[in-house]
Amino acid sequence: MHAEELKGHLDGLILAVVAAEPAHGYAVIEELKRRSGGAFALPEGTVYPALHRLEAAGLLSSSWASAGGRRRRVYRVTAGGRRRLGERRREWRLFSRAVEQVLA
Amino acid sequence: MHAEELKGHLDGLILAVVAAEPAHGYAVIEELKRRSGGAFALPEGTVYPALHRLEAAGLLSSSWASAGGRRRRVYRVTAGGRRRLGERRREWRLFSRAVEQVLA
DNA sequence: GGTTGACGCCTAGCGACGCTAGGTATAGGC
DNA sequence: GCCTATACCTAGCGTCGCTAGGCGTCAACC
Repeated sequence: MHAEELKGHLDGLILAVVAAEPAHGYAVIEELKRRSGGAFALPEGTVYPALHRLEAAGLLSSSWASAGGRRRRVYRVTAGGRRRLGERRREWRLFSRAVEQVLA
Repeated sequence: MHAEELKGHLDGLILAVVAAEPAHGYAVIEELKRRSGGAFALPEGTVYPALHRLEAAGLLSSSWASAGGRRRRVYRVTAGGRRRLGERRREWRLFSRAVEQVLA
């Protein structure tokens, strides 16, 4: 999996994971790995800044929680985030169809 | 179509077009537009540097031709380019499947 | 008691690359 | 004469995933 392939698609992937269920950063990483069958084993340096970007853009909101003495920042999708996720899914379908038509 | 989405995928797309038939830069742009049903309407500033990158990497070779007083640089895929195209197609399948599993 | 590993967070700086915006030049139509 | 399509080029910008480092908690093992 080349790193460049992911560019521009990560936001949608994260929104999809958090939309399914509110999650903290580490859990997002694990869930991306799980859902993708191991294809997306993303380093923290990729996911944390992405989460911050999404929150700064108003697509996610976060709050601190505590679990077993460990602090976690739990993210939820906002209404705007849900809208954006819909757009992203549509865009993905258009993009992937276009790629397949060219690659075929 | 967000620009970032294309990153990391363009090389494969160009290799696919040129592998089907040797082509000059402008024709590659037109063919990408045609095959993708208009989804990939890429500016020259995107495609020309990509062609140069691919040639520098030994995946394409080029030669000058003339048609109606206009000079054209015609590109062909090398053996390495054809191998790389095969890898790219495989990678695309893995990547798109993974994205769909997460996005679902 | 020390070490290792999983958990859990953060960020400065790098590298890659698509795009903008500008340039050059020829051919044909109005 | 001017515009459009064809045909090429590139300096510089912005974005973003990643590297590489940092901080801290907890459980398990020796």
